[in-house]
Amino acid sequence: MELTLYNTLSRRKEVFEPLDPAHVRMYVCGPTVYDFAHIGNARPIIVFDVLYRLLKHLYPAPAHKVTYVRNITDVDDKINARAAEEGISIEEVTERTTKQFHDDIAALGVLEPDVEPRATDHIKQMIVMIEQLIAKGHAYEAEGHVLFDVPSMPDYGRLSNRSIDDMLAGARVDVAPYKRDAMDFVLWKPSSEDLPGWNSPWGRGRPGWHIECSAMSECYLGREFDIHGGGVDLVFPHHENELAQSRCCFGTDRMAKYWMHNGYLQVEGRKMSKSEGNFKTINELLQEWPGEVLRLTMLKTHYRQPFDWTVKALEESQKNLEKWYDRAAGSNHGEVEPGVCAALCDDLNTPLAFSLLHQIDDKSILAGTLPLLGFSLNAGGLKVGSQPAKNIDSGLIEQLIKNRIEARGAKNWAEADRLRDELLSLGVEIKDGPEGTTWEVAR
RNA sequence: GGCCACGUGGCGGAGCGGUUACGCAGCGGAUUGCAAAUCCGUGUACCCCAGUUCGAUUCUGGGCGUGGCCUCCA
Repeated sequence: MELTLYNTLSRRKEVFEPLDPAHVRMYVCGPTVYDFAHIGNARPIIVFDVLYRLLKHLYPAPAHKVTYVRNITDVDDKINARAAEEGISIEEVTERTTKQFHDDIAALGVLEPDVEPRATDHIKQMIVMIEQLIAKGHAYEAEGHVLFDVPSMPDYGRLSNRSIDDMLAGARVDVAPYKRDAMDFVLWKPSSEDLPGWNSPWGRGRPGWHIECSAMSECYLGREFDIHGGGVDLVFPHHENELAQSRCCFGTDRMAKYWMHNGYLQVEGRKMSKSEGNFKTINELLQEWPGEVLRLTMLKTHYRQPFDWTVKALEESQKNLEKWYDRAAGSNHGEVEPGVCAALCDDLNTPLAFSLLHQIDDKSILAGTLPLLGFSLNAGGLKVGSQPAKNIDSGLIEQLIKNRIEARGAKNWAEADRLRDELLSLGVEIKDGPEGTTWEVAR
């Protein structure tokens, strides 16, 4: 089946043709580990997880190999600030946040990438790259900094589709005096004693933001690879600069063949921000909702489309999932529904894929297709076990249900209804199905 | 100011130059001691104005509106 992907570089959909069909390579920008990941951070994680699953499906082992690299940025001034603020070490901040991140996204049904490199483990590779950029005349040292010389790259700005003139016209930031050109950006900067630093030809310092991805992608995927992904906000400056560094350093015409960017999301109609009070972390949402519900909500809108994160959407997702899980329960995994695969192959059209899921009559095909989208049935689905316990005593619940069944058997409707109300007051909703009474946490 | 994306039924959200998207809600019915759940049925929408066309929600131009980026924010 032919895979089509929207390429930011060409601003159109293109047929995906891997540089090496035997080895498909993808790099996605991961988190800067200084705070809980929020749902905006979760979007690329989930979107590219779907792409990873799809690529593995389309390029199956052993004839093919798919390598997915997603980095951890563990050197950053925000991390330094957080550590100082809390009076703890930088390592403590990054270790704690990384672990939290892993726990959170695992609950979203996200597969681990093949490689998850950390910036601090690749300082040496970054220094080598910077040296080469200087040697090739694409970078220069100034006052302890090393800067990328933007005018030295004729087609700088191609990815983000902007000319240097445009960028200067819109510049809102003071230009550091040591820059030769206002557009030049930092590859290396000096560190004071209280900041993390590494020895380099330019003194003790730390890397700029962009160089880590250039160094790590080359390290694990090579100088040119297939897909580079992230949020739209990364198109400029981050990806533009990564691309500039890598191409100028290696003398290549491209860094990645396909550049993919997911859209932004809003929360209840407003931009998500701490000051708006609508800042939602993954962790927080997981206290209230099963991870699969968050995942489905995220994928109900096409990844390039902006969308609004609402409680209503979460409720709808939960209903959809309950339906699918109930329908597929107990069935063995069949084939993947071709229509769903085709929808995903059309630039990851997940909304269309889900609409097709509703049409599947065959239980085993449904059970076989759900995992392609990252929904597994063997975890017990959305049943009570997967819900965070809200101080619910399941023993007591079972007993009350038992009592109610007895009352109903005796046609004592008053008592049966009283027990139902009592359960509801405990936050439990019951459903009388053909195979007996089940219960779930009420919302 | 520059660049970009988007504007579809009550809500969410695909898609296509002419045929039912789909889901949620609602409504009607079945079932049920009642309720929930479940099952069946039910919905002719596409921001505005021009243009192209036999025909546009779908293409082109303009307008209006919303959101994003313009140096470290996914």
